[in-house]
Amino acid sequence: MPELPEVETIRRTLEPLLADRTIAGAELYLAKALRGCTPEAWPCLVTGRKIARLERRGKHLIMVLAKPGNHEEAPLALVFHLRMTGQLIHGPGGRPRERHTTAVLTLDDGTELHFIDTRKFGVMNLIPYGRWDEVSSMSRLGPEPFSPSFTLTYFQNTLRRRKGKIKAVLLDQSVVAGLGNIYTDEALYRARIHPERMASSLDFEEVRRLYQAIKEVLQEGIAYRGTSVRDYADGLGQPGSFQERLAVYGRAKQACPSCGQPLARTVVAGRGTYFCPVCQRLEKEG
DNA sequence: AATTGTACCTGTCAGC
DNA sequence: TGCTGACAGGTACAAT
Repeated sequence: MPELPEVETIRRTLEPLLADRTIAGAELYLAKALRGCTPEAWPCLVTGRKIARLERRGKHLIMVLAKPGNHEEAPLALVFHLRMTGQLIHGPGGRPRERHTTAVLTLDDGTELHFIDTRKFGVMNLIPYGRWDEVSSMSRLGPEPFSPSFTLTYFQNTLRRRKGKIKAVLLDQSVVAGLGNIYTDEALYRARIHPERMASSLDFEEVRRLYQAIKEVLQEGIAYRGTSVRDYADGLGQPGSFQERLAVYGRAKQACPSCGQPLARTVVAGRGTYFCPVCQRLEKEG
């Protein structure tokens, strides 16, 4: 489900509701979703802690947990990865739990944060703040797409020495953090690059277009509060609207917004892949 | 070392 | 209706 724009939207909607709140209670309903401590220890470790702020790294949402009254002690971080269908929804206390609820945090104002995940792939990891290497999906994370370290030169050098197809390379979180299946297809479309092109075969102009397209499509995704194709909702349970602006994802056989020819679907890197066979050619010119 | 396939889960939808 | 198979926003791990 959530790629960078969705996780960022969740972060922004939850931050004002959770920041400076103290965790009053914690219940775990799916033990396998918890990493970093035992299911028995988890409620004790998080209860009584204050949520200092929410951060994001790639597709990870990081809840920073300070211990009130003890500023010497290093904070903990509860790191969520929602994978395909995870949701984090804040609301009033005492509301009934949905069927696939992984965990519930109760706050000192009586409200609750529900971690709901139909497919049960989502995980949360309790670690000392800063020890990101202890979260397997964070240990080899590439640069944030909006950080100064994600430069055109870095991107160019990285693509040049990679073997696989460009789509597979963009989905690799060690290249750049936060792209998933939807925004990868949209960025490739905007840059007019076929998803099966070899990454190392892109010329400088193509790399430059792709670099720009990645930043633009992620920025727009955030501006439109994420893409709700099926399960995604923000921290208040509200859908995003970027699905209305998708050019290619999920639109096989529909008209290309640019040339009007039918869009195609294929499978690349094991993922459904949407593109325009006319605007995104595999061969050099035609 | 890096790339590909498969597993992890549940739900939905198209086709028969 | 109900069955079957394909597919779904992601990652980990085994096999190559």
